[in-house]
Amino acid sequence: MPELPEIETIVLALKDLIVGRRIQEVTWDWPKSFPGLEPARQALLGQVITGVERRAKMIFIHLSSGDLLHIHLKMTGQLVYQPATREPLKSTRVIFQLDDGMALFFNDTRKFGWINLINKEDLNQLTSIRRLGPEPLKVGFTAKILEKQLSRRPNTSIKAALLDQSVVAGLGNIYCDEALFLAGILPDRHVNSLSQAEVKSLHRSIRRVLKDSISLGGSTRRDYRNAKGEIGHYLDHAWVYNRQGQACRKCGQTIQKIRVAQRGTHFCPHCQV
DNA sequence: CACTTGACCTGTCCGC
DNA sequence: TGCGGACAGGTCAAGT
Repeated sequence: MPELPEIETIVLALKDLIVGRRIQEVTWDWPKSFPGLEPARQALLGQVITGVERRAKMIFIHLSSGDLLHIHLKMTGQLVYQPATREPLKSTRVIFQLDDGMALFFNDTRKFGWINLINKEDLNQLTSIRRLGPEPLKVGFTAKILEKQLSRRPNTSIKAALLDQSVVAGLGNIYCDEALFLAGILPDRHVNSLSQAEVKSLHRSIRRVLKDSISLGGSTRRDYRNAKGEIGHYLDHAWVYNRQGQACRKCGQTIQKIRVAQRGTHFCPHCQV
């Protein structure tokens, strides 16, 4: 599901909803969703949640012990704060009971997502985190930085490069297509064919689509829900994603769908060159 | 090293 | 209705 705007939406809400709450119980039905939960359970019970953060597409829930829950929702994961009495879904993998009568439900139909309990000190050692590229919405993320990051993948398609989390952190299939449309760049162009002006335009477009999506609560194609279980509305306004066969919102030409970097890829053959 | 291809899973949709 | 195949917000390990 979730790319940067969806994770950001979840995290912003969870900060209000669960910080200060104490974890009273943890139950689960699919061990791979929380490897090592059996031993971790004792370390979790009684812990107070002290903060919630996002990095790339990952969620960190800080605990009073100094440990933290490291969460990746992958394609279909949800993290929903609901009354503890709510019936679990068929896809519910882990439930954290909190001290306010509510619970955090980790739902994940496809079981790709995961939760790990890790010590704060060990976090930055993880290669999956150390290799992450810059956060595109931070002030330090300039067109120059994007150009430098892209130069590490000169000979691949711009789409494959943008999907690479070590180039830019947080973009996924939806927002790559959207940003490339706004920048007027065809997704299968090779990185080393881009002009400096195109990279600059791409930089602006990436920031714009991410901000626009956050303001609309992210994208729900099927599974995505925010922390209150609600859908996001960006796809009602999307430029190209999932709009194959429909008219381009800028020029009226028919949006096309092809495969680039093994992913469904949407573009306008007139607006993008 | 740079890049591409399977694997991890379940559910839905489309064509026959 | 049923069945096979393609496809779906992601990321690794293993290939070439």
